[in-house]
Amino acid sequence: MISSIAELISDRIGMMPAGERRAAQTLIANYPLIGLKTVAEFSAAAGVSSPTILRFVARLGFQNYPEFQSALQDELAAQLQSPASRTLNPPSPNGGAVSPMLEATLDNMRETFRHLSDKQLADIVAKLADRRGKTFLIGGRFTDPLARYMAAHLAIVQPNVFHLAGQESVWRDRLIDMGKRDVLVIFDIRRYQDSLVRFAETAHQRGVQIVLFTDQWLSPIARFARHVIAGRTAVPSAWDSSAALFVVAETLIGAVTRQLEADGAKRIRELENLR
Amino acid sequence: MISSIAELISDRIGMMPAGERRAAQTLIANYPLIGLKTVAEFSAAAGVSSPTILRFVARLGFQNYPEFQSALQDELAAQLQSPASRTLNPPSPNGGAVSPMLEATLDNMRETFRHLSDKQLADIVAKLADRRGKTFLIGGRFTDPLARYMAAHLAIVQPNVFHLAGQESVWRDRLIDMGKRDVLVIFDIRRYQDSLVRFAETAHQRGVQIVLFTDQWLSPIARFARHVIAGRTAVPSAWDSSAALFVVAETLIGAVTRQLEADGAKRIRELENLR
DNA sequence: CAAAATACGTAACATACGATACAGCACTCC
DNA sequence: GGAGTGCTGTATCGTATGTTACGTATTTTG
Repeated sequence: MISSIAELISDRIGMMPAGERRAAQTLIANYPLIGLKTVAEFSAAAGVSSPTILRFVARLGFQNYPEFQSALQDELAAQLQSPASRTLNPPSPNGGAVSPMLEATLDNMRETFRHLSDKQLADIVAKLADRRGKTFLIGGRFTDPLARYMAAHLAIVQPNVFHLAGQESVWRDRLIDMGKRDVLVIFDIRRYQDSLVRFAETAHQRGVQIVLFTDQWLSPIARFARHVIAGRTAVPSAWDSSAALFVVAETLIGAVTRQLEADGAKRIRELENLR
Repeated sequence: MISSIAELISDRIGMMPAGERRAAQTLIANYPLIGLKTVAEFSAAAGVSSPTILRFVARLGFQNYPEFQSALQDELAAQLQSPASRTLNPPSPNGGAVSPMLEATLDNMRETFRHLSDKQLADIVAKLADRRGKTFLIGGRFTDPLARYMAAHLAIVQPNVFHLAGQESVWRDRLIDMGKRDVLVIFDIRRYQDSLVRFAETAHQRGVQIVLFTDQWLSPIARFARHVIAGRTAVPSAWDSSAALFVVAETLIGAVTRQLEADGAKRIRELENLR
């Protein structure tokens, strides 16, 4: 049963030629507003010609463009009249396999943040934004990309941010640069990696403050960590989900950036000039 | 402060003559859809003549009717993009600074998945799980970690998965290994990177099927992409959020794994033995 | 109550919009 | 490798749409 035009499109997008598919994609991406504009604007946004747009709507089964627009408007009207249906019960075109995964992920995030106090986050932000020391980031097998992601952003708003990559022996040697004023951000979810635990322990002994991103069962590194962020990771999949930790990381990135706004802005401007 | 057109109307409806007032009332009653239709339809619905409608929009301060319609559309676009503002205050326990960020992120995910059909995901999964070809992954400055994350997982359940890292010249040379049966997964959100666009174009010319993760404004790479995933990225922060794309990536990882379960399980067992 | 001013609709106009015909091009299949 | 098919963009056309001018009706004011 096809009720919305969006469904209709995704149903037939497979059988469309390249140009019309691009039209379909831009419409889905800016649904449905692009479709309410003129053919010329639509075609420009999609990067195709006007006739391609018209052929596209014809393929969807509409006699002409105005008829297509009317259908979009009717759909919008229905949506606007029952705002509840959009938030609760997403009339998800996806009754299928993705929905439980998404729902679980959203729950994980809410739960993760529920156990996270503002104070805790503020403390971590203050520490990360304190530029008297260096910041090191490292992750495990699957979580190292999160460390990279965070490092890529932090390195822009402040100096002395280092992502520890490559072979174990390489980053182990970097311990020599770490001291009391420095921060080490570690991502470690199960199955926890011995190498990371040993690394954390040594860093801890050197007085480095450790911020740990882990799952709800807590990596053994939590023993040595000054701050522990425990994210929910359970989803209906063969793998654990790092999405909640990812969002926490983004939140911290945003907060640190805001904290350093004054100096950060200047720094960002300098960086722009360097290009 | 008057922000919406509806407010503007109720502000000035008092000083309007009878006919224009009827126009105003019908617009408010069917807000804003009547305003998106033609002058003739609007006038018929209000029971007045076309010129009255035009005088009405002129009194609101618009130069002409299309300008008025554009304003309505912009307003609608803003509403549709942040459904949060329409749900009444979620009872967030954390009243603090993190909450808006989290709420925006959750909305982004819901919106992103709302525009994603099962069929589209299934097509991508089928392509990624098709082991007759190779899978390459690459990302932009901030999104490359997502490519890494996805590669790390996919590489476990199937052979011939490669993350393209390092200098541009290095991965550009890998093009020689790519052909019609291969898939290239690209992450590119604004500001879009020229090097990636060029890379995608060349790959496309070689017949490589491209799966693009981008933001709602669509990277120029969408031109060449077989599948486009447009994630919402807007959050109250100095940075864009890649969290929605991250969740889509995890969803795909899970689905591909399930698809390959039979062979994958055997493969995972072998990997375990190798340690 | 009369005269002026304002509001409204009818009808003619110009523009911009959607529609169509056609030619060039790429790809496929024999 | 060549004929054929199908897709796409350019250019042109007809028309629906917004706009304006003007005459009539209605209200307002002295």
